[in-house]
Amino acid sequence: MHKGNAIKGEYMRYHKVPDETVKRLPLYLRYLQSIARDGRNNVKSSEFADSLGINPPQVRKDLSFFGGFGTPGVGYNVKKLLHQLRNILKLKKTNKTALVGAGDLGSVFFDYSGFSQLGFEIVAAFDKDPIKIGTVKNGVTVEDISKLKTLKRRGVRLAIVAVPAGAAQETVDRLVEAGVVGILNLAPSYISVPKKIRVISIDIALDLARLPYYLPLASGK
Amino acid sequence: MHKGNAIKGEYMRYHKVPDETVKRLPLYLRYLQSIARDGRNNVKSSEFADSLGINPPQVRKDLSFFGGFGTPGVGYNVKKLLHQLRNILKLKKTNKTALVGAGDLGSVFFDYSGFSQLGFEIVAAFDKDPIKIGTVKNGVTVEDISKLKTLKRRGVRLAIVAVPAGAAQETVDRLVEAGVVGILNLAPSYISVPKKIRVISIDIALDLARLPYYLPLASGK
DNA sequence: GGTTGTGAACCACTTCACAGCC
DNA sequence: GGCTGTGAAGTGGTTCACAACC
Repeated sequence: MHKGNAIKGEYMRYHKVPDETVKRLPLYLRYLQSIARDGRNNVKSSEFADSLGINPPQVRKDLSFFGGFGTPGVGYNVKKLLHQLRNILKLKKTNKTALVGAGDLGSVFFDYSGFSQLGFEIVAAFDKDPIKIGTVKNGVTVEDISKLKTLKRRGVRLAIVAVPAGAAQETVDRLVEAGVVGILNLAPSYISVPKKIRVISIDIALDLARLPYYLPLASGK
Repeated sequence: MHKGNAIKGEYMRYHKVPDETVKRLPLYLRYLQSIARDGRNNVKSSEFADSLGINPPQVRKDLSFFGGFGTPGVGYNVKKLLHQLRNILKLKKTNKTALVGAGDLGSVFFDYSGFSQLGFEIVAAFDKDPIKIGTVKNGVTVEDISKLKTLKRRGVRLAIVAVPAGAAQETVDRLVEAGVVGILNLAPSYISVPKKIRVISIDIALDLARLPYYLPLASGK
């Protein structure tokens, strides 16, 4: 029991799954979707590896955390693995997602094929700017931020935060209060949340900022 | 010699600096900028830690890779550390950056304060859509993608790629040919480049996709 | 007393090598 | 023969504990 073996849905989870493995699963899923569209039925770890820049044993180990999905000497069945990955990642049914902040950056996500392909749908949007409130984008009406509290009733448990840095912590606090349990934060600020809540932050400027470090010194000039 | 000790600019680099440390340096820099605006002169590792969600020894170890910037019993001098970090990260002079893909996502970056605060400036933009070519955003004229090759002459060595997934590899190949050595890739695709070139990829849908994995199963209903 | 800087211990993840299976 | 699954070895990064210093 304390070893962590357990049946979860249709797959087994042995011990603890490394976070890094979880990061790669969506990558595998997307690759499978693309080769499924090409009509492929079977795939081996070395193909994942070549296409995604990962080592073959890494792919096999990642998948084996959830049970043996492959066939020795053959590879993995594309349809079956797709099904399993969507199951593991809880992407089987559409994940209703709220968007907070309908500015330049936030608006990108109203109609973002990367999201819909993986089963996410923006079903609500909020902003505090009166000019934006009431406008409709891709079928979603921008609401006043005070309406956040309706999210629980509407069954929305995920949110994307695209507000200015100064408003991020407050926004997240309100989302948590509204029953949101998973947050994708695009604001450049550290967010503190209760243990039960999961925050994934993307900080574009921060990633850009470490690029020069690796570069050779500018030549001549 | 083989131990890697070397004088680099004004700071020393002992052995190899972990990639994870380099990722945190811009975080430290941004925090320093914010407390410098508040007029603070001194800061200790535990303050970084509290504000950024990092352990104090981690902060000290990160900084110590580049030499002793602090004073035992006192902390770090804000101005001096700011200077050192900007130096280490090669952010002393403005980094001229090209933007490829002037669609919804790319356009966000024409006037992105997160970039300018850290010393980046978008000085050129490219797209293949004839309708966008010739338009001016924030003082930058969108050029045809065939003009990429002028970047070397213009002294641009960094680029942000915000094109559709299918066009990403080709775009990057052309950028490399044009002398760009550091790339921030926002397209959801694996990019292969020569060893000398540095690519940092941000894949927003991929990050969103692992959020449901961590969530408790939906209650009731 | 307070805080830095750092070797050493610890931990997590990756890679390897090969047994097992088709 | 070919490819998966996995214990074991290797690697990289974090945390600890404390000596050194102000």
